[in-house]
Amino acid sequence: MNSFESFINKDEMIVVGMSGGVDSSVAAYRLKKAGYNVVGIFMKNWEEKDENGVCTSEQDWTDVQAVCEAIDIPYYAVNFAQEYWDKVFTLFLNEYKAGRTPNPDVLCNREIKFKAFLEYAEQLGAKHIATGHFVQRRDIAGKAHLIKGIDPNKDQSYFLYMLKEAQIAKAIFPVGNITKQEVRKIANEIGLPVSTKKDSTGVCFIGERNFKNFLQTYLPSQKGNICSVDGEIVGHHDGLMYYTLGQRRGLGIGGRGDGRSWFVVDKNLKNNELIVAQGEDSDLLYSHVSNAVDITWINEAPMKEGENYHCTAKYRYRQADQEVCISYSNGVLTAISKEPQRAVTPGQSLVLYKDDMCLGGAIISAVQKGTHK
RNA sequence: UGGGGUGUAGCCAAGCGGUAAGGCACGGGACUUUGACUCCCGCACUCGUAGGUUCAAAUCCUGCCACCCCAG
Repeated sequence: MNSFESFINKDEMIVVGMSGGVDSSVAAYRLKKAGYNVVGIFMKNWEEKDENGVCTSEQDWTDVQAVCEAIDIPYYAVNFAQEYWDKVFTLFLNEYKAGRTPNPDVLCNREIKFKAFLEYAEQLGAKHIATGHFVQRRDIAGKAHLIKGIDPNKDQSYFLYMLKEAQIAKAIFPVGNITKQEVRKIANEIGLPVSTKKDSTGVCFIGERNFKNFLQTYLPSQKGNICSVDGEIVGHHDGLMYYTLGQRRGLGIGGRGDGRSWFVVDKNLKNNELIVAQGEDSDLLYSHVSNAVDITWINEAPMKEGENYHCTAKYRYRQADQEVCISYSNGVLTAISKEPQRAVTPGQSLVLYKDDMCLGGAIISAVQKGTHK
């Protein structure tokens, strides 16, 4: 494994994308400590305030300034709100309108952090950017590869699978080879003001929201029926796009049938019906075979069109690696998993791995329900 | 109008004289750079209503009300 120091020259300027959190702060500190010419840049990509009228990016910017003062590096702020809206959020909304469940953060990384931001850094004269992602880079025969973070509990390669080799080659990940615990420890030892700051969650740059309320401000609703698999009307929904497959809460169905919980297993856009099944073990919640499109290989594909390839995959962030057999033809990837997968959802990302290396991934487009292969 | 049955939280539902199980839903929290899932906590000073018996009643008795079923 290369340490991040092997990628760069000491006199080279490195621009660090700083969020105001501990990870990117420690990333900047580690580069600075190693003797590099480090510049911190804070991105503001979302203008809207949250439902409480709070703009969390204000506090984050304040934190970035405090951290940069503490580790003694220059800092700036840039605004990619327009790019974020055009390249990420618009697609995000369109996916929801089409009945799918998109993952905006994988797009954000491809379009904003490792494109708009990268280009901006290059204009400043930097040859590399650095982020606080828990991932590693390994160069093999002159090609950069995306490797999982050392900390198995914090690995974020899932969110970066859409990057191409050229983008990864210009990136440095200073905290990918240490654990979250070590990051906190370092932050604490050097007295960073954000050493105990809670990790941020929610859509990147937008933050934690009541997701249904958030979507309702951007997507018109069309109320309809919630139907059981047998076609019985068991409730009412506020708009198909406000629900996702596998979802349990928010359905308001209680006291029916055998008393167990109900889960979303499908959406019928034509009839504007949300299809639900009772019981967490419903066959319709599971599948072995799924298709995915918009295939991305970080480097070259591991097999030719039509051939089978055995590797592992994650159907969602933080899921343990799942054994799969994949193949692709005419731009459509087919993945057959050894174990049944729960609530595989169109619009979400299927990310592929060979051991610790992220190969790439694709957007789930169709799922063959049921536990029989 | 006779005869029978049932009325316990938003829903389903235990309890059958000793001081209100459980599930679902819902709310809050934890987890989490997507959406979800999961986990934890909370959730009827009160049992249709008005009286009565009793040391003690959701549980027994009586009236009333509501709904359901069978007669007509």
